[in-house]
Amino acid sequence: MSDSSPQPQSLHQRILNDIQQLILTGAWQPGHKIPVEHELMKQYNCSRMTVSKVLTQLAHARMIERRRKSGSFVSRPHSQSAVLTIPDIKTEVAALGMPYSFEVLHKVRRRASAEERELLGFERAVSVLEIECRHLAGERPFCFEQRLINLEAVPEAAKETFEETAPGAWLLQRVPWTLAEHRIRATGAEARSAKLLGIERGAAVLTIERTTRSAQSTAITFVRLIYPGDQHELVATFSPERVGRSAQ
Amino acid sequence: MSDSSPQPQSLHQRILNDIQQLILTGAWQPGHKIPVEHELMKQYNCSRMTVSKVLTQLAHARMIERRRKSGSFVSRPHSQSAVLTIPDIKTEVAALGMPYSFEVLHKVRRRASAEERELLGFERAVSVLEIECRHLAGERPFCFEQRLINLEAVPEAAKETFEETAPGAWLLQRVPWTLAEHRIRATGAEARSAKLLGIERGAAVLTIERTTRSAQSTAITFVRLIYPGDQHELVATFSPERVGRSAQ
DNA sequence: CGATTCATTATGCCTATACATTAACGTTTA
DNA sequence: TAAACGTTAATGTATAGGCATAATGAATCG
Repeated sequence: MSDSSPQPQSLHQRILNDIQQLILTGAWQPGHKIPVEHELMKQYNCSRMTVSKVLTQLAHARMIERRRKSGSFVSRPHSQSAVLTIPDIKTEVAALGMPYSFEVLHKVRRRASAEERELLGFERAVSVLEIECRHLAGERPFCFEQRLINLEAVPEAAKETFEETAPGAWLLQRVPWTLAEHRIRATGAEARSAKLLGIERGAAVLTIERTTRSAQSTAITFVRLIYPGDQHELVATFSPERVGRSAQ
Repeated sequence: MSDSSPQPQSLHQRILNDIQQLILTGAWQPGHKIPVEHELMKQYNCSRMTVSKVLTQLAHARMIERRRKSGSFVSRPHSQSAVLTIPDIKTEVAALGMPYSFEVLHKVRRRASAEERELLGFERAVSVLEIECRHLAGERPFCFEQRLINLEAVPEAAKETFEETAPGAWLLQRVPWTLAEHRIRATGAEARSAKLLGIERGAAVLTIERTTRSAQSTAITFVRLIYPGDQHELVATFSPERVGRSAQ
């Protein structure tokens, strides 16, 4: 699992890895001054552009800070951060080695209520599609999904039955590049979700709420995913975001 | 709040933003072929290095894929992903505008049990420091922290009282650059945490477990943070990670 | 007719150079 | 002594070109 790339790839990568290593291992503590470009140039016997590119990348990744005339310095880590991937539910179930299925419980087209407009970040009236789904891993309820789709943004959704493809996956195909905001909470299950998930009322559930916007910041969809608490686990990895991604 | 940078900054940024926009808005769908470097060169009346740099950055951010001879293509989004920042608890409380405090409830040095060695990813016997803390926002319990520190990795921890600085912050100062793995769950509070958080047994709590490793992948610490479920909310942002960060 | 070779094309990576911008520092001047 | 000024070391941005590599298609040869 540990970086077992045989050829040390490009000069770029080598310099970048070297410096990154020094920082990650703590050999260069926060505040440490990184050799100036001309020194690195001599050290690696390369041109300035090359080292500059490397340092720029590191700066983008916020591992170093660059100050004109003074030089570059190892920056102080901002706080604990992680890259959290919330996969498609189908993928998630598949990863457990269980057969996946889902059912649409409810589907209505209507005007958004005041509260819903708030969630979607709208002032005006909008027409939305409300969908409720249940996702199953084998026979077992895996997740309860409550979704609102902004029909102004995705009018085709009105005609879709969502029998083949679940709303989430369908939307991802249709509007591939989106910005999203997530809120993750633990709550006690209220009556409806408890029943649908086959758990007791008040049992702990993990709730993930996501508002998805297109780049122009029009809200596309709002979704609330409710997972039985003790069954499900969100896994996130990494603190310092990887800069050079060599082997996938 | 929306990007109100007056001068369109560098040529770099402009090209990058242009292309990014086209992808994010969906004008260029996944699979779309991006103009070859020579075309972009002509289009922006600049040198090849400049466009190459831009495309390289986009490739790093995984928004495009580059194939020799074939050209560059808009890549398919992998799945929903987000950048989740789990801040320092002190910062978190401060953000709520509440006075922060914490207390050390328990602190023992001992050998790690088999189960704990598992958590830390150790085969051999190791000596650990076990600490339990309670974090408060005002008078209200905010978070219950259970922590193990690997004393082989951070021997100084044995002498530390953790009265000034909470263990999390203390460690971050000491071993600044780390990799971490997070697991997030919703569970019912068991007796001890319920009592300490002033909630009922079985009430929903948000549990975040984190194993922190240094770059050489030696485990530094394992921590379990338990938050009262309905009070606390984890917020995560962004799907496509931002490439160009202009205004800090 | 099929296999090999070869040129073309487009990316990947690097060098060398240039000028712009900034900020720290030292020197001069009021 | 302090403000004003110039110098210079560092980064920031860009140009122009080079060789390497991989895929594709066309030309050539057995």
